[in-house]
Amino acid sequence: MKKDTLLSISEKTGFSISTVSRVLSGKGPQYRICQKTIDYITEVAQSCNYMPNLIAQSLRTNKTNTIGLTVPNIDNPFFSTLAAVIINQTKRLGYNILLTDTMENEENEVQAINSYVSRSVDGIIAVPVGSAPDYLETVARNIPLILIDRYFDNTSLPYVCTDNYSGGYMAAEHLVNKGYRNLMAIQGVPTSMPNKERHRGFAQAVADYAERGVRARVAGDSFSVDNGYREAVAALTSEDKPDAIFVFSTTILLGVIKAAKELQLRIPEDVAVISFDNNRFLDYIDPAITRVEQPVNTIGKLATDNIVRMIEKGDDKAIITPQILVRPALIEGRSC
Amino acid sequence: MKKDTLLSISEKTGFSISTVSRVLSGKGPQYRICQKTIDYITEVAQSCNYMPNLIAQSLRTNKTNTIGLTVPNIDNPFFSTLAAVIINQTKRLGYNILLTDTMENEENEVQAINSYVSRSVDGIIAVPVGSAPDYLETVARNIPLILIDRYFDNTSLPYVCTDNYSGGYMAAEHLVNKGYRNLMAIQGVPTSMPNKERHRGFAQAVADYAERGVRARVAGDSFSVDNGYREAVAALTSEDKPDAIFVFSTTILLGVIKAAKELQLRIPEDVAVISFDNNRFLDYIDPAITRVEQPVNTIGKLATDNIVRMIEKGDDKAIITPQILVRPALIEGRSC
DNA sequence: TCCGTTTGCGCAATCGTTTGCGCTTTATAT
DNA sequence: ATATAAAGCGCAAACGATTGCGCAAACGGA
Repeated sequence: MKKDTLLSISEKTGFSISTVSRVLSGKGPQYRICQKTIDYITEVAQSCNYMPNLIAQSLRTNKTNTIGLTVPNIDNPFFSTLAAVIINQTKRLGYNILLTDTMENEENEVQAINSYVSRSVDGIIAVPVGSAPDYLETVARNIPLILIDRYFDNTSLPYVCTDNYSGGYMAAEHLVNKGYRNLMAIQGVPTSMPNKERHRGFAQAVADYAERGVRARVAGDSFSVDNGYREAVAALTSEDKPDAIFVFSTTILLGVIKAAKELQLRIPEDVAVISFDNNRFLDYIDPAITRVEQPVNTIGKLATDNIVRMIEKGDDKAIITPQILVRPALIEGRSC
Repeated sequence: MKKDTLLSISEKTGFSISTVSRVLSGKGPQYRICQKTIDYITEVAQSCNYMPNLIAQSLRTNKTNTIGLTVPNIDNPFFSTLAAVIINQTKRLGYNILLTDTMENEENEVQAINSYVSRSVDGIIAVPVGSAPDYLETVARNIPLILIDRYFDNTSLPYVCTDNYSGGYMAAEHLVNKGYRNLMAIQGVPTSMPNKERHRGFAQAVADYAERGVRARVAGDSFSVDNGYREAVAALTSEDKPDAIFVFSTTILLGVIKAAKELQLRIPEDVAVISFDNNRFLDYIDPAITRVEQPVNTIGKLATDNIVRMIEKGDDKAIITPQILVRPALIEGRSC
């Protein structure tokens, strides 16, 4: 039971490979192949369940209908949701996804993208894990590439990211409006772009409201439960206990919650908490957590739509390099 | 800046395409190509950053180093974790993953797998969403295929799944041991294999402990928050209020929690709860939820190891069709 | 000197498609 | 009737890599 090919069908029907190819790829009319022939070939092909060999097709046309996607950690709900959106959206547009988990490791990223290049993917969507855009820039010269979630500010690489600055600002502002004055932020990896922006937004808000007596401190160094726990314990047992904490991720949040429980502090009575990233579970923690939600759906949709546009534009001089920031939204729980 | 090919390198070095190919694929010594030539060609190739065109390679060798993976809903933490394990494990073994989200839709599944076949993937790992194995069986005749999470009991398709029967049994037994007698199970889709097995295990345990006065009811029909909520409200406000509830998924659990909160019932004092599937957040819900954890890592690892073994065995007569059930584990919280 | 081996490498077919070009045959115009 | 155009299809060259087979040169032994 060998697989059928254009050749086998051409033998079965008596027409040449070319004709069969044209008919089966829908170009029959375009090449003025008569309807009878078209119908006949189509029927034979269907009856033997012909499926074109996409590998051969790709080799010839240099189009794979495949998009490479790299994420730093697919096990993180934020990225798995993002991946889900992208996978579904690209499928709708006729593309398959090659997915790699780079595990926040730049070497893995380079490997993955090299493999994508070798496989002639039509485009690449990446959450970059490195700090320098050089490598990605050379790749982007040959293949449509779009960054998501993180970007480099010294390049023209296209990206779609959350406006983390606004997110940080909104969080601080919300706390201020709720009456808190002695704020604290527990951050993740300080060098990462989203972290820097959240920090910047937070600091700006604090500065803007300084006249109302708002002050703040910032601590922490990783997006982990443990980091949240350690910093929370330290701050909450210090002389100058903060009355509200802004955590930069859900993992950090969990650490803070653990700390508060251990210290017998109640949220929000003893200390308010506002988090970053959305998650269904946050509504079921007691109290439901107020958080700044990243617009995952929008990011995924914009990224895929744009990459596909870039792919299908071809070599047009008018290169599109969208650089998009999407504003996050505040979801109120009862933790402030 | 065109991409280098064997041809371009053969021109640069003056050697034939064949020689270049053999050298660059490491078969130089095997073909008795002299060391000087090998070194020279290698150096030239490196200097111009040659990367083989995997498409052409695949067409010729009929090997893509790609594995197709389908999951019903990548946004579900269980599946995203599973996918993460598989992605990382296959990468380690030299394979890339083509990922599709079938959205619990059989038509999508067929489409995805057809696309995998067209793309000549080396193997397929699938969480089947349909009820009949026929289609998958025909595919499996040509391509190594392994099922995960769900299986069909009337076929010889290889699979790696949680022993859901044991999981159901363990849950009921745990409740009994904690002293509960009037049990309730809220199930998901009754026709799905994991659901059936959990149900069967649960019922068996109840029967086994009937002499101790254990009795139980089963309700529900979908793996959704809403289903959990509805059934919990109905049962908890009924004459015969259950004293312990076994939910078949985390989503159902959330519905139950919502119901309990609304009815002002305390967990576990007023009603105990035990859930299925693990999730970091379950430790941060109040109280931490006792649950039966599916061995995601083991499943992912076994599935990839086996699919790779099947792939690399080739056409050996000794066809391997492992059918593996992995026992889940109980994680105790404070909800019982 | 002649022949058999070994060494070192190239020829050309092949994988399954796509597509520019051109070859027939039939229809239309003059 | 002849020229021209259109309709209907096939030839063969790509795409880039792999590989069975075989050729030539060098070497050794008799």
